[in-house]
Formats: sequence, C-alpha cells, structure tokens
Amino acid sequence: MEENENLKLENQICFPLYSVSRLITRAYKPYLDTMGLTYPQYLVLLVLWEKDEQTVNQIGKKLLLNTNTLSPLIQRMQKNGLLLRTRSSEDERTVKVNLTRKGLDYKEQARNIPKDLLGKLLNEDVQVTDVMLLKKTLDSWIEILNNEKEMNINSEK
Amino acid sequence: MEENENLKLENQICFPLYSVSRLITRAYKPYLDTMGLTYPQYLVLLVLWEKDEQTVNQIGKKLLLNTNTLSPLIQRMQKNGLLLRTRSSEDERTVKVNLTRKGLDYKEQARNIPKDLLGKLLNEDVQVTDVMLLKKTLDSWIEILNNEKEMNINSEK
DNA sequence: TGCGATTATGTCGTGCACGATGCAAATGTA
DNA sequence: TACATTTGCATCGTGCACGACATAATCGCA
Repeated sequence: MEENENLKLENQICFPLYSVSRLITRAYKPYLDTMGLTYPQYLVLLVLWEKDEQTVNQIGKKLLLNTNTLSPLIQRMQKNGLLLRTRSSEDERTVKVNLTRKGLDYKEQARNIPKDLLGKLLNEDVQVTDVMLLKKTLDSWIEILNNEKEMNINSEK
Repeated sequence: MEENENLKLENQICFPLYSVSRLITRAYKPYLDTMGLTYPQYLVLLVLWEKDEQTVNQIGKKLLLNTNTLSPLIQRMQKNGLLLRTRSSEDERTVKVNLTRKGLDYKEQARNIPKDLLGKLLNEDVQVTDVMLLKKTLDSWIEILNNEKEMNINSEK
C-alpha cells in the first residue's frame, strides 16, 4: 500500500465511527428535546427503566462511564426531577438512584424512538442484516477495548 | 416484538456506536499523547496532511464540524505550534490554516497508528471484510444523517 | 450604486468525557 | 484490634460539541 494511504481521512475507520456517533446523537435531539433530556441522560434512563434502584457504579459499568462523568450528570437529572439519589444505609459509600414518577413516565414517550430512528437508517444500501452485523462487530470491539483498559489498570499494580 | 424490547440497552444500535467511538478515542490516546495531540486535533492534522492551506470552513466540511467547535480547537493547535492562521487577503472573512514544520513532521510519527490500531480490532470474530462492510454502512449513514441536517436548514427558509 | 441577505469566523453558555485527585466508608490482614 | 489498602462517590480543570448569537466582509439584485 502506498505509504500515505494509511493517513487519508477516507481510509480511516475511526473517523466515521466518531462522526456517526455525533450525527446520531444529533438525530436523537428532536425526540429528546421534548422531554428536556440529553442523549447521555437518556442512556441513564434506559438503564433504570430496565431495573430501577441501581447505584452510580452499576449504571456506570453498564454505560462504560466513570463516576466523574456520571455523578454530575445524575445530579443534573435529579435537579430536573427525573430521579432521586439516596445514600445507602447498608454501605454508606454507595448512592442508590431511583426513578421518580416523571422519569418512569417518560418510558412510554420514548418507546418508539429507536424504531423511528432505525427506519431512517435503512435504505437500499443498508439492510437490517447489515445493521445486525455492524452491531456484532461493535460489541466485539467493546469487549476488546474495554478489557484492554482493565488490563492496563491491573498491570500497573 | 415485546413492547419493552425496543428500549433495552443491549438492543440499541446507537449505544454501541457511542461507546466504541469513545473507546477508540481512548485507544488513540497513548499514541497521541506522545505528540501532545487530542483526537479531534489529530483529525485536523489528517485533513491538512492531505492538502495544506485550507480555510476553517473547508476543514469543517470534511470533519463535519462547525466553526464554533473548530475555531477554538485550531486556536489551541496554533498555540501549540502545530499550524498558523492567517486571514486571507482575497476574502477577508476567511482564515487560511497552514501547517508549521512541527505539524508537518508529525505526519511521519503518525503513519503507523491506524494500522496498529486496526490490528488490535481484528480477531477470529471480526475480519477485515467485516470492517469494510462496517465502514460502508457508516459512510452511508453519514450521507443520510448529514443530508438530513442540511434539509432541515433549507426547509426553515 | 445601494442595501438587504448571505457567508466566514468567532464568542458565550451548557453539558458531556476524562485524567488527576480527595475523602470517607468498608475491607483485608498482620 | 490497628492500619494499610481498596472501593464508591465526588470535585476540579481541560477540551471538545453544539445551540444561540455577534460581527464584519462579501454577494445579489432591484
């Protein structure tokens, strides 16, 4: 391969990932604006809709976010009346996060967002099978890249 | 499909995109730290390595970033001695961005990053053909989502 | 030619991400 | 039981993203 080809923007795999991620967040915006949510806040709700009353840490593990990102984010969500934070009595270090009625009710309103969005992302070039394959690749990469991070932490000991 | 399945985190396509994008930026970090670059700054260099002396707008069109993101970013890069900004004499509104010697020299140092990284992302589950298919899907989505944005702008007129 | 619309860049405010660091509670162990 | 270590949460500083808005230069057209 010609030596410069590696560095051409059009040959990058990371750049389209970065761009699509941002563009999709943008595509979510009109839906989420009606509820006063940001995309990361919506992700926190997804986690809590599946199982209410989780600690900051548990939510972070599922979203692959650290507490220095999550803590302020969850505090903003509390300020907006979406959830409640209560320090656990069994383990005073942990903070349990519970949905409020408002946070719970938004589940109904959010139900059709993913399907709507997926509809926009399908065309003659991109079929459902392509999306499933893409998801499989991404999930595998999450596995690889997230484990690598943990390996680095452990190797520093 | 059961009504709640849509909202399960594991069934989302957008969440893995968002996570992988962040994890890959993180994977770039050790390489870029040696040059004192961030990932978006590295993207600007990629654009300028292909063709030096471009306006802020031209760079933004290629990276799908607006000037309110790019201007401060490019200013920081100038402060770090990677490039120069000069207001054009033909059109006083535009700012031409040129690489410095330092910014140009980093090209050599960056050459093997993408190949290195791609190596980590391949395994028995993810082959090169999967990555090519993934890129094709992402490029198609960039087309769709970016055009949609422009359509919204035009329809507001 | 005059003047309203458009264009290119930039500032400001808000909300992530995330590395570095702090602190208190819980845990492990000599 | 002391005390070092780990764990969970949080704050702080920096750098994106991006909507809203400002400003000056250019363009379009009556």
